[in-house]
Amino acid sequence: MVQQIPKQPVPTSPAPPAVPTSADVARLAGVSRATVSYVLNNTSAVRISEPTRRRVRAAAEELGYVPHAAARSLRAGHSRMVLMPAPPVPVGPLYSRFFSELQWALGRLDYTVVQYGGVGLKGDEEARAWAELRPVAVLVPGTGLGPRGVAVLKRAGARAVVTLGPERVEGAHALLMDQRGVGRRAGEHLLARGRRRIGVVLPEEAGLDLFSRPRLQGVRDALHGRADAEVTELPLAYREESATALAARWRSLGLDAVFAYNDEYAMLLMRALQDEGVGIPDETSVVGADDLVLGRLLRPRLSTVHIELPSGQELAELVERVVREPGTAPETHEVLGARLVPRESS
Amino acid sequence: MVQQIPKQPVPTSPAPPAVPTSADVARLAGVSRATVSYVLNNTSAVRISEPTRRRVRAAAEELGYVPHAAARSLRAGHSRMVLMPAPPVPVGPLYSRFFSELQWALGRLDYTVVQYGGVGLKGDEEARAWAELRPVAVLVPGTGLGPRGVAVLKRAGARAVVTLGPERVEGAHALLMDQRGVGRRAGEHLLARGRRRIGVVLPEEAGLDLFSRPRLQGVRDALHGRADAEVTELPLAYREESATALAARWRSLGLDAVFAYNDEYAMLLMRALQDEGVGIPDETSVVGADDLVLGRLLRPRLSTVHIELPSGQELAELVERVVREPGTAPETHEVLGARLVPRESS
DNA sequence: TTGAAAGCGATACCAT
DNA sequence: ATGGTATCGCTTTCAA
Repeated sequence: MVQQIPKQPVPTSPAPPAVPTSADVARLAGVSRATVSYVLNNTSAVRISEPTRRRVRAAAEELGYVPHAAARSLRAGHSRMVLMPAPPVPVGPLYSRFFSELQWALGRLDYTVVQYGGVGLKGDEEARAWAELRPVAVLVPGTGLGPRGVAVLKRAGARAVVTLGPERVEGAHALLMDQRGVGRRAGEHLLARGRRRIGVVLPEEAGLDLFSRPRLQGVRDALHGRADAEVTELPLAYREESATALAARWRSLGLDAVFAYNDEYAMLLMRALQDEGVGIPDETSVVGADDLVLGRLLRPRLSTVHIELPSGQELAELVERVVREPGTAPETHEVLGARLVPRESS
Repeated sequence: MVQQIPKQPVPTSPAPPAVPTSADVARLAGVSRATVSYVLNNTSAVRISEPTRRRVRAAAEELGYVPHAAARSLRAGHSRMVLMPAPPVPVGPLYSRFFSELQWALGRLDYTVVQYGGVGLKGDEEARAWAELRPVAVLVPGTGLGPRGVAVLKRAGARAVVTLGPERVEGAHALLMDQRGVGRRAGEHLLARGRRRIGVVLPEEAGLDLFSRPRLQGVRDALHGRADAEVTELPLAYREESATALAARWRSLGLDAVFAYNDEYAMLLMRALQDEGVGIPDETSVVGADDLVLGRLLRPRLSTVHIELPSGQELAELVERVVREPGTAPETHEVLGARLVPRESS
């Protein structure tokens, strides 16, 4: 889609001042296009006289010449572009930091990261759109890429396809981020604390299901086989009123603990519960996730599940390795570390 | 940089299975490349028989053919790519939401947003790297793009260059986001509350100066001419210990108010102050910024400066307009609305 | 040391 | 209704 041609060519208003090409530079410098290329790329296999170099550089400077990346990669037959589709929903600070780090690390390896904002095409369509760009590697967060998509990308020359999500995809390398582990830690912890009737907050905001569902499942897993334990789903919007409403009917729910998806929802709910007079942790234990700095500020301090994402460095190295040796069998790495940080709210 | 050629060509390990081209499709379907192009693009100016269409589509399907965006745009002479350099530091939720919205809105207009992760090249170098991609529009957050950079981009065919930052840049359209306004609102408010010795929190985290400095200046502006008022700069890292340390020497600072850069720093500091026994707002008023949901949860509730970013929709429309009519004189829009939301902490 | 020319992949004009 | 072919901008043999 990127380089897509508009149905109606943009109305050429006054006079589109032509973009200078290497031919223009050659003309102005009085040399051939080949020479321009040699000089501007410092081609070592060819020796060009200093005066000529000067003339070429001067001409390029004067015209404001900038090479045309598409033409260049077309000729070269490959690029150093690492494509990373933008996640569909604005994600949290954890992911942002990871992404910045990754960008930096790949930059060091002379790759360029392009975050591509495809408006939700469906499944294979999306992969095709990415494939049009002929990236050398594709890093796909979340679900939505199937084996078919992977095949499309590989046929289009992608040497590395890496998914970052809950499950492996045939043919692709996987950085497995099992969100269930997050819920499981919370569930185990609450169980150990003697809690049996556990609420699990599910954000009503669209797009978060991708994370919240597995976390819920993790709690269920932790409680598996305990006939005396029970999980209750609690939809909650990220607004004060929503939390207040939930808190108002809290006692009727008969819960003795709640795992709140993440620290933000946990803080929201915990405050509402306190305003309602619900004792924490005596009456109800509260556990969040993500270990945000702000969670430490509540009283009682918020217990949380600390999440360890892979370092951007690691992922960058994986990409580099796979690009250099595309034969590599798809690797699967468990990269989401989840660890409970007990504080005072549970 | 994107399509840049590696110095050492990647070792062609076993046998890079060639990527299918439209010529391959043509061969398999027993037609010419022209016909393939007509069919696959549904060219209306040309009538192709249904049987032929089928054969072509089938061949394309079988080969897993995906068009090559670079070749296409090379031929076309333009693209629908809107380039947006990634901001150097992970920015907050406000910006993330704005960006998602923008992406969506531009997608609706059939543009594709590419967030480009250039590792900090300096000034004009950066603009050159962007120009290599020949984007139809460039949206530049922050500072770092000068008039020279704008010229480079325009010479490279960018029909719209829009800066999102504190000041205009010669030749570019500007969405002026004057962070000083944020500080000014806070300063005025605290002044009106009778406060005179005002602390301003400056995050120690790198890269935030871009926002924090102007906000500080805004507070200064608000106090301008008031000989009895005074501003004190308070460096603070986003860690509990840092806040605790600052709180420990709070009384020695002799301040009666603090504007804390944003709500997160405000919450951090406020909690530390409360733990230190500092009365809020009696002894010290606290004002944050960004109007985060969580700020409402503190007791006392956090006063804040609500920030109104432009809608992605608006910016998308500006881009569209300017692309269609590149002659347009650079427009400047004040887009950062700042409004004080008094709650209980001030 | 430099230049002429082929070719990367796709499109659109001009013939047929 | 199709096919041949020039062309976009750049790199890179091969010749001179």
